[in-house]
Amino acid sequence: MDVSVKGEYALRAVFELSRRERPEPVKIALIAEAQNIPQKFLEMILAQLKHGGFLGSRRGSDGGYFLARPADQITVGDILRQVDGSFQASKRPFEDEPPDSPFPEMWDRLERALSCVVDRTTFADLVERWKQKRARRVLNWQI
Amino acid sequence: MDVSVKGEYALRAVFELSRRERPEPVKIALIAEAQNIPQKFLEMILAQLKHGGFLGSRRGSDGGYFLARPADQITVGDILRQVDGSFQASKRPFEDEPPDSPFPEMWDRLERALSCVVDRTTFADLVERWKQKRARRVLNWQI
DNA sequence: CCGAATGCCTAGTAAGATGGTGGGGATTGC
DNA sequence: GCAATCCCCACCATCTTACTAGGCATTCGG
Repeated sequence: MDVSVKGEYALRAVFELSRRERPEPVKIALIAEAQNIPQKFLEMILAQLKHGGFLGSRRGSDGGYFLARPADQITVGDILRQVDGSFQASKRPFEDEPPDSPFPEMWDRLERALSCVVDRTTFADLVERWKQKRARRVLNWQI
Repeated sequence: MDVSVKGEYALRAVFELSRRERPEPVKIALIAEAQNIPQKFLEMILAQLKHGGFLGSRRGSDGGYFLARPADQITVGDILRQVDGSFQASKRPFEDEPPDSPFPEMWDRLERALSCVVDRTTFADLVERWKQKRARRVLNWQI
């Protein structure tokens, strides 16, 4: 019941792309360094995110990756589902269960609770929070 | 991001014990059959739950397992944490992250959302729901 | 058109988790 | 004592995770 390292890498990578307002392609190597992710592993992850339609890319020198749509239209849930597979609490329906089992209902509630967080948090939100935190820190630092 | 089969087995086993109002020990074999769980695997799981303090047992013929405390004082979260390990969304703190990262806050919210479901659902609740469902089904069947 | 820089693709892989199984010993009730 | 049951330890096959390697394909600057 936890997000894989791969999932975290994917989130950090998309965050890194969202953070840069310029829509110029960012090289894998840069993202890997900025977010401290093994480069070859990141390559795989970005390819997956591209296939999912969340990122675009350009090859050749001066190539790189960029968001395929605005950061406020990509959610954390989108990314996690793409790289970690489903976000379901339990396979549904669980075949060998009796008809009155109280569990399916609970899995539903669990899933809705998860969804309330991950499907409502966009990368624009994350960037916003990040800017606020940074602003506060700089302020404290100046005092 | 899903509950393991072992976790589901554990929940079903504790539910089976909660469902029987009589506090007599229930044999592994019975639980295994009632909930369709491989018996030897269930043995391991029950031992784990006993070590966690959720179940008690008696050996010898007429032995078996029973709840170590009332069903309304055991939550789904207790059981899942015992057999599946932690319920954290992300290892915390994630060392190599910058200080303004917006993610830790999100993991917190995720965890609270999960907790709202699993730590507030007791096995007494599950039994209650099960009884209601069964009652409704019998009613419909009679019409 | 050349070559360097980049993304793209296919494999492979070591370590650990998952989902079990088997055999035998320790207790208990009769 | 004997049968039934829990208890414990070891083993195992398969899958997943977190990477790594190597080379091909594309793009751009000159």
